[in-house]
Amino acid sequence: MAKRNIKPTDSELAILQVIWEKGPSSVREINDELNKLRETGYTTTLKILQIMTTKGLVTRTKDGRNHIYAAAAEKNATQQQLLDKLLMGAFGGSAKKLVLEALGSHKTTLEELQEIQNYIDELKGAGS
Amino acid sequence: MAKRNIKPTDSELAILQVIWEKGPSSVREINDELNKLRETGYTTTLKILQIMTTKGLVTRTKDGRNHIYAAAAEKNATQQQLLDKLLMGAFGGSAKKLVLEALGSHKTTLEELQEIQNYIDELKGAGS
DNA sequence: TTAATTTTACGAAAGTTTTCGTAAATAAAT
DNA sequence: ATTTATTTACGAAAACTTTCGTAAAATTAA
Repeated sequence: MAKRNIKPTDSELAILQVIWEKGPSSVREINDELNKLRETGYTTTLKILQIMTTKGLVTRTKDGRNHIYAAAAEKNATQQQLLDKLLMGAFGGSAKKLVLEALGSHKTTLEELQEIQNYIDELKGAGS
Repeated sequence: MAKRNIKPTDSELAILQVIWEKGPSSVREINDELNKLRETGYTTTLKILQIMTTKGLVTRTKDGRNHIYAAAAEKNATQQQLLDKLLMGAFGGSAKKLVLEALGSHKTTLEELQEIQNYIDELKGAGS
């Protein structure tokens, strides 16, 4: 397994989110999507994608004259890494504290709360 | 309520963690603590604390020739802000997904899992 | 083919963060 | 009092991130 170090910057993460959502995409598609949230120059997006390519955060293939960019790492792996960083960096490593804070201040539906409890039930069963 | 924007950098966050753990501290104390994890120059730590002071992340008082630095914002408020950022930046705003990932890959004890469930019970009661 | 359009490549400026060297101020030690 | 050690102040370099202008390459339209 490649123990690559995934550490996207904020801009890189915004791009990754688009790719996670839309699947492999061209610069144009990604940039259009980013512009729904915040004005971003086309070459700015392109440049960041080029940097991400050299960092190994994305891969690209040619489609005509376009480059199609795909995420190099699993979405989950990236989320996990960022979560770990926050966990260690701000919550002293306690997942419980993080979870309580996350649930405490964000509107989570009853259904979702139930799903979380179900999942914890599984964990409790497996862990014993 | 002060709607201040708290956005510590990684280095600043490392310092905040020391202060949260040890309480208000001198540069020497903070720097010694940081050096347990990673070599950090004394003036580097000092400089960052000075910047944090101008940003309003910490306050300082004099104690002899020393400055004693304290966190300006509640630990919880800072954690919350960082959590929000991660939630929106990498989890598409879904607290459930974040919580499931957090619990799934981090060793959380049965007691803690139970506490989380109890807390969710409270939330379910209050929310209905 | 020629012109217009779109895309990629790339350098560099602007902004931010991190690191460190040096000097001045303060206190302690001799 | 003089020296030594510690602390603060501050500027600037180094590293990293973000933005953008311009040119070259590739494709499409006329």
